[in-house]
Amino acid sequence: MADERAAAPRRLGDLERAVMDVLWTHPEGSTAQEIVERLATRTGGPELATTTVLTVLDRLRRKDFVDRERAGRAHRYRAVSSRDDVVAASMLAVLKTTDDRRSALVRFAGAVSPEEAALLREALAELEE
Amino acid sequence: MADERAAAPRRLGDLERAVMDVLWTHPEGSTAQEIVERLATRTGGPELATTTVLTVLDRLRRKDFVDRERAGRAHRYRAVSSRDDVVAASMLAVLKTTDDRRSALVRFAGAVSPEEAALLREALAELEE
DNA sequence: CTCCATGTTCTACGAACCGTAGAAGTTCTA
DNA sequence: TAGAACTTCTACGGTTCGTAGAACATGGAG
Repeated sequence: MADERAAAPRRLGDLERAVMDVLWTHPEGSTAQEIVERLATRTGGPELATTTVLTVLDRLRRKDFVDRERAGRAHRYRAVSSRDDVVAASMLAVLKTTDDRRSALVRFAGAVSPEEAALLREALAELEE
Repeated sequence: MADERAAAPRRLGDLERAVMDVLWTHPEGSTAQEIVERLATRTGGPELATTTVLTVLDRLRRKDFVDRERAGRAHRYRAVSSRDDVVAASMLAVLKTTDDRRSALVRFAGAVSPEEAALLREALAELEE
């Protein structure tokens, strides 16, 4: 009944997500500079100020999406969890917002595309062994 | 490439969610007054101002979560979609944030409880016919 | 028909979150 | 050790959300 604060369901803004996308597609890690460049490349838009990206990286670190290690005078930033983990965890968090998981899962199963349904069946079958 | 604005993934705050919970457990609809009382009952806390609830209901209407009809001089508010639909749609929206659905679904399948996995298998099996 | 109670809309404010970035501080490296 | 490269601090404007008073609408009682 009490509180259940457990794990805050950390949400991502647009730029935060874009930065995570860069980090996810570069598992070896990226410096802030590299992220600035990669963001500009991928959006075709102008480069953001480096400080902007650093602010976002800092917020992502507070939210435990990112960590870093020194690399020369800079830092190398890396995603803490894979995109799949984050997506799966987020889906699970949504699922937990209802107490009738059965109906929700039935709806979900009915809502995914046939291809996705097939993928799910496969994945579930493997778990069974 | 352009925009893809399609359907904004409408998010719910805590009070908004609490109000939706009341509406979902009363499919016949509720007046603002009833919602105030039911919220107080279910939280054990003091009653909110009616205007507070009305504001929230108005925002939920703008977000297309709620509609209403006249009932005497008041309105009767009802949830537009079932909780299951909303949860399933939200899970789907999360899934769509990655382009590698396969991995995400594998993770998801591995992350749900065994009971939930069984429910999913059932639901998927029925779809197959 | 007029007034009052009930219900609704308008307006508002403060907290939190996010995109954005300059200013100021720190730290390598030449 | 000084300058360049990086990072942290601070900040501001926009949006969302919880919260609710003030003002407005409406329908029934007299």
